[in-house]
Amino acid sequence: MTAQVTRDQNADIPFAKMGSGKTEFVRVRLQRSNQKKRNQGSNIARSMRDFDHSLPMELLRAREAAMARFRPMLLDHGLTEQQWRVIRVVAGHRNLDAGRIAQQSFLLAPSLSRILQFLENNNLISRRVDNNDNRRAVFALSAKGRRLFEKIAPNSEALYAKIEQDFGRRNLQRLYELLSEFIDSLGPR
Amino acid sequence: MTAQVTRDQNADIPFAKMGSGKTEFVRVRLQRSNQKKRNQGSNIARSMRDFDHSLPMELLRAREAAMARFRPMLLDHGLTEQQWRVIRVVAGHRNLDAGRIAQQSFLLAPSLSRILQFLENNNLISRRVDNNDNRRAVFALSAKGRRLFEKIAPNSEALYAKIEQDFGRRNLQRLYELLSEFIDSLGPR
DNA sequence: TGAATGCAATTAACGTGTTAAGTATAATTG
DNA sequence: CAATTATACTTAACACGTTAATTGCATTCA
Repeated sequence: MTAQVTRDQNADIPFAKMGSGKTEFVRVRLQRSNQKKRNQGSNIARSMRDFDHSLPMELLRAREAAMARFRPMLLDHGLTEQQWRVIRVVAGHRNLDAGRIAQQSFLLAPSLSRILQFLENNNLISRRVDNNDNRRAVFALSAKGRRLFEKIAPNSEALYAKIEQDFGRRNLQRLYELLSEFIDSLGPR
Repeated sequence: MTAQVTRDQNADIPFAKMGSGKTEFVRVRLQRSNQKKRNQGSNIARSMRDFDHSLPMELLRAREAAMARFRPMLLDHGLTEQQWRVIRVVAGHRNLDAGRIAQQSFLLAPSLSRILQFLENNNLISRRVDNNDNRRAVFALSAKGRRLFEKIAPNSEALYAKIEQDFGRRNLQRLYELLSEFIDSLGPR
């Protein structure tokens, strides 16, 4: 099993790298204190920046802050974040076809297709053709896949508990609600 | 200029596709009403799902909901989201080196490297070597780049205003605050 | 001052994101 | 029931995400 590795550190120093030995690219974090300082440029540029350094960017940064805690652990088990999402979905249901897996893992079909092939090649899931519809394949965790899932799951829970602890249960709750409202407000279309 | 296109639609139907004519892959949206229903599987699976369908996932979905409004417009101008992030940053400052651009656009060095090459090849930015440090390159918008920026910026603002209108100014404010707190709580490490 | 170390950026390799096109099966309909 | 249309993927192509390795310049310090 040779899942690609993913990032596992954040820091304020861009492009940090050791001279000869190990490389460690780090995701750059913009210090809040610096955000007020960059105020040259056109008026248009200034007003835009206030947005672009805001919504999609902040959502990205928040997501990244969270994922940075999970990636190293997943990497230890040879999985990417997306592969893990798929395993979790397949672990939780029986006879899911690819369409439903895509929905629940929030992956697009082509990505999912590749991931299912990877998982199948590594004997983590099994694939069989649906009885009623030959277009569909349905998937299930293999014994190996289930063992992996059960090894990873507690670590995942622990990391989540830590996040809840660091950010606060109430804050987390409120964040969920707002995100949910946001998604609904902007809507399917 | 031939930026890759990006997604521009959401829908509840997975893998929607027309028989012969145009394809339209759509990002699947999980209906809230269905989220309660999938409750088979192991205990571990159940408790996990409550998370994984939560934090990083919801952040991803929220970001996607927002970006879905911007991508089509950017695509009309031949830019990806990331290319636009870089253009905005370069538009707003003078003599930025790649390191600072990476910070402000929240891109990793390798991605930025490719993007800067793309923008340079399309004459949207200029590159010159830093006077004091030959390792650094500093970038600026070309005339063409500035024209593009000034054409896109108002559209971007308009879309943002629409988001604010749909979600509510107060909600948006609160979401920013929470995201910011969240990022700080989880911290650089 | 020359060797070692550090830094800025690029390249490499591979997985994922994204749209378009292709393939096979199912459903519709004329 | 044959032809059309729709569905469920799969493949293709290209950009980005991610880590590691490489290159070239700058700095340190022996």
